[in-house]
Amino acid sequence: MTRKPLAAPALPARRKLAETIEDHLRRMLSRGDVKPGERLPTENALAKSHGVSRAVIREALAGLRADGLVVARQGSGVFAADGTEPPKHLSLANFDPAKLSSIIEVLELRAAVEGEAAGLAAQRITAGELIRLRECHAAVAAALDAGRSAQDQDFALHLAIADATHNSHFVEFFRFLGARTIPRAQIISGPSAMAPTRRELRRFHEEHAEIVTAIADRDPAAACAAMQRHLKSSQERYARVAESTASATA
Amino acid sequence: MTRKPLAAPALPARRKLAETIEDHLRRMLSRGDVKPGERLPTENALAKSHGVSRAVIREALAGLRADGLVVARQGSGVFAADGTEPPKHLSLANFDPAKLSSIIEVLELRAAVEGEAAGLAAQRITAGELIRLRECHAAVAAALDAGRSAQDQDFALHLAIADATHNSHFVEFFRFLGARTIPRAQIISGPSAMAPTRRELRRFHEEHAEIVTAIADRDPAAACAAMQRHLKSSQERYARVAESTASATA
DNA sequence: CGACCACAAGTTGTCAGACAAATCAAGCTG
DNA sequence: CAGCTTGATTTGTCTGACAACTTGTGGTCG
Repeated sequence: MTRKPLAAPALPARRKLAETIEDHLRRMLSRGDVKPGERLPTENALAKSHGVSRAVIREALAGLRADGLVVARQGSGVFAADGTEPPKHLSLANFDPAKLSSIIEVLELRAAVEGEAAGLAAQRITAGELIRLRECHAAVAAALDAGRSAQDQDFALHLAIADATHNSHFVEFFRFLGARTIPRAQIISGPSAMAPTRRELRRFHEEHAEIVTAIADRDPAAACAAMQRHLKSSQERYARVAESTASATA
Repeated sequence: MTRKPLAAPALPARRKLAETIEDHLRRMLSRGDVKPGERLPTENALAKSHGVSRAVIREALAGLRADGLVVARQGSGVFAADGTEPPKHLSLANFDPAKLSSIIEVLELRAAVEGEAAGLAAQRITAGELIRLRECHAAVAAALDAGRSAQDQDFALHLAIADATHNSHFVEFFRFLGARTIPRAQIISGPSAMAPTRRELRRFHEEHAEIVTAIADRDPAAACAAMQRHLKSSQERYARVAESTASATA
């Protein structure tokens, strides 16, 4: 009867028709072939002109609609989205993880959000969450002592703080942004020159400790300040990397 | 008579079936009802259990697939995406613009981001941007004096501040979040009871003035504090609305 | 002439059924 | 046991149809 679920890798396989057409339409829109507010060809027309069934066209349009690029009005037609409508998703359009300046910019955003998050956490954290937070802190320390990368543990620590705000949007936001800065640390560094020194690691851990302590003390201002110092020092570290590579490649 | 235009802010028109089901599936996923890597029910099963045709199910799944929440493998099934991949877009999953508590939560996020933005703007704003900022401020005042809604002008003012950070991510972020709080002000208020009083409008304008002044003085701390006060007072206004409507409907 | 109304054509939304292509489990064969 | 076949299952695509809705047109009446 029902088969057991199976986790499996993904193979590109054959490109689905709907995806091909979705890409085509996407290009048409971004190229201004159909200007905002204008009506696209009807589904039947698109089906005939692309030589596929209407079902395929509808699926392609569903993809575009999910991205907010078009809006369909029953009885009227499908229209290219009016730029006035607020974006449904935040995508960080011009973010290039290979550019250090871009990472630094995102870190500025993170400092803003997480600083406030730390402050709110200091006001709202529960006893249980505080225990979890300390566990995360210990896990980071353990990973660093063992000489391993503490990326995952660091992520968990920051996430625990976001959790303690009791405002789910902070969690979502950090999941979105954190993934774009933390995991890159090693990748970017590339040459061994940028491996963090023991002194840096020590400072890293001390910064975390200050944050945790401030939250445990229910001191919002201190927590906010400590978190901002922490992320500011990350910014500076990236800035030094940028400087050194710039001079190296010059 | 006109049969369609009247009544029904409460009745969200006729929701498309696919959207309803897409939301339902989305909740199932975010609630961990189907864990990452696991297989969802088959399209036919979903169609039967929801009492709709397979076409509707496919369209709903197309939406989820566009968000990267699920992947479909021909001949095998539809699988919940591995949570390992960082989300490509930030979408504020559980945000309900009809719920005041939700708006207040978003305002907390805005306070975090825009407070810092105001601080950065105070450090980095150029002469030209400062002129533009003052124009926006004047425009808000003019609109309020004329008794008109100042939503657009308010939006432009905050956007000008985000611009002055010279960090495009702040702008993107505000475009994304601002649209979710400001424009709703009137809609939500509904009954005339919630129309802002003259005193509130005056305070609103004074708060703006403090922000602009602090930025012009290049005082980051003051700018940050002023902006946070401003958004905090918005939160409080919404909170009062929530309180009054709660007691009214009780 | 102008305003209003009924209607038809056009478009998206939904349904039903079918076949093709891919996958997977089980059985069969050597 | 290895390898192949086979059949059931599932997604991908096609076809045709009808329902719900929008819009413009023409007609009717004041």
